[in-house]
Amino acid sequence: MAHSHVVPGDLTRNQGLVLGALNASGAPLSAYDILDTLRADGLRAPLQVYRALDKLVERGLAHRLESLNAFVACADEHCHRKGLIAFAICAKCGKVDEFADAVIEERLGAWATEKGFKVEQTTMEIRGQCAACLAAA
Amino acid sequence: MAHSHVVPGDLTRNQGLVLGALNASGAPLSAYDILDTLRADGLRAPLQVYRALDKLVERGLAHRLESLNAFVACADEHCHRKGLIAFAICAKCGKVDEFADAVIEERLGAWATEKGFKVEQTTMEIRGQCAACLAAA
DNA sequence: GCAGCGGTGTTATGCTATAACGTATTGGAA
DNA sequence: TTCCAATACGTTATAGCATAACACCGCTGC
Repeated sequence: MAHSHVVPGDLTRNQGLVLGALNASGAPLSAYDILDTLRADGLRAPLQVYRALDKLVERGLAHRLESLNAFVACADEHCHRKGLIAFAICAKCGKVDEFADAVIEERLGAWATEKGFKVEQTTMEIRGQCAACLAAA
Repeated sequence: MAHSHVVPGDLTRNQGLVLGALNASGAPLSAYDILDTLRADGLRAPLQVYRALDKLVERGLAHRLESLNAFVACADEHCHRKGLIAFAICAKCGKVDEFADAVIEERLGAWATEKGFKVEQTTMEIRGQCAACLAAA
């Protein structure tokens, strides 16, 4: 196995740098965190980071965590992930666990159909403590 | 029927004002929106609003919408609402529909149990278009 | 009284995100 | 090949969201 984080070859320089920073971090990073880690690579302004993040999120290579105003790399190497994704965020160690649940997705779909609501995007984030941190405490 | 929005009597002045502003608005308001509507009542600083919001959210009288950085009054008059609450937010008109789903809650609980994750808070927000706006388009 | 607590008011500051402008690079289509 | 359009880039300035730190007030309970 080559490398645990393979970055698609068709990314621009800035997009590659930002995705690299996210992959290198085990936990979510704010845009400004990313900027700080990439100053050595020549990035200077928030907008450079935000623009790269926009594209990465658009392509599903990264996710935005609304409850943290931060970003993580997609956990799925080749982004096979379809549909609704949920995130469990540990308040202690910051680790994020990404998962999908077909039943939840179906329930939301049913609600939307019943109400005539056209879903464009779904955010699902759980805050709490992960097993490791609970064990350590 | 007396009034569609009854405010608990044990709120402080600022808390009452803020909750009143939220109730008066059909849509979510940012803390700064609230501040602007309450300048006539003597409020001057963001912190006055944020402190009131903290208490209101703590008591379940208001909710924070993470994906909007904004707040809404709780839709349930007497806050009987238990457990997980989901929000459907119309991107066109801004209206928010608040609902609960026991099945989803149970699925999340099952996931958490399986992973040994201790849930402290859950955020669930759907963005899209409501039936009324779809019909109007 | 007065100590403790929660709420308040104020100033200053920090973090998150985008507007507006111009330049550079890239990839077709004529 | 040359031109055009689309996309990315770089920079400065500014807007929008949130909290730190400190002082004061008013109440309750001892």
